[in-house]
Amino acid sequence: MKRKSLEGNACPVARSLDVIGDCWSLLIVRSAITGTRRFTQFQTELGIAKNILTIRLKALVAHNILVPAAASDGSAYKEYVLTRKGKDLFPVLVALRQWGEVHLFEGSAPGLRLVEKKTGHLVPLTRIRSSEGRALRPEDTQLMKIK
Amino acid sequence: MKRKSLEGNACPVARSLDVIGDCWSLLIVRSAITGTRRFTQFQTELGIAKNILTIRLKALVAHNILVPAAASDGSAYKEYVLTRKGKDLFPVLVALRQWGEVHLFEGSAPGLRLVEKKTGHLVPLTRIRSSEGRALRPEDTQLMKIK
DNA sequence: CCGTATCCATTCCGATACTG
DNA sequence: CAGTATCGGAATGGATACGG
Repeated sequence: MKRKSLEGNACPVARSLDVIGDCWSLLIVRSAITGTRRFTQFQTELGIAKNILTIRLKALVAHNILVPAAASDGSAYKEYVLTRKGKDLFPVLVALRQWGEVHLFEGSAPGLRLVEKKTGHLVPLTRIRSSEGRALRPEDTQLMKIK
Repeated sequence: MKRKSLEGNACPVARSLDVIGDCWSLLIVRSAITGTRRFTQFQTELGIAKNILTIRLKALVAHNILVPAAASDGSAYKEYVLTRKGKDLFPVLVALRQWGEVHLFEGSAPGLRLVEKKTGHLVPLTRIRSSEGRALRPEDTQLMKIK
């Protein structure tokens, strides 16, 4: 039977996962955020098969996360650049990165760290914080019905 | 051919996606964060098939994101409670929720909003901010090699 | 260099029926 | 209530060959 679409789901989390909930989409966005723009660049960086990459890129373009553009160096090929919607996925990637660094590296440290350009902080990672500056935790929030 | 495992990948984002990069895992964690603990509760809330739920719960337990515990009400059944590792996925869910609310609801507003318990802020959503209090954006950061 | 087209294996997911 | 067992369909992903 057909896989259930979460597109019309009331939960924003479900809808998001419906769009970028597969293995490759977020990794492609991550590469794009760090400057990758060309097909082969994505392909070699991620080690993804070309046909899969084609499909994923098309889906991301269809969802308006990437936009095809003329090559900046004058060559005849396309480039893929992030839209605002695509850039807005950045916090998701930061959150995933943090979680992975804290919980998925037993002993072996990751080779890259994300630092704030402005401050250049040497802290392991820019931390996601609530408006008070404390780390955001489940206990800080509650789910309220609005009307 | 076998799906490529990202388990040993150097990128924390890739490793995270390898663990919780499927459709259901994060939705189960989201339910768990809002208080769901029982098998059938998960099943009816999410509309997931029981066999799939079984598989996903087992995987989450294997990854130490959930832990089986004796039922709190004295009944003979198990409950699934979040570990610290599981709770730490909260920022990921908040980020996904925010992105979904901003970009995936054309006209139709979501029925729930997340507010800070302490302040009870009526703002649309607790926003993810960098340490300066501004919304975190790609331009605020850079990737640095450490050694 | 940038894809597209096939082919194939694996995995995922849903429905249903069944057990204690 | 909490699963397990089985089935089939669909989607995913990889390898490779091919064309602009």
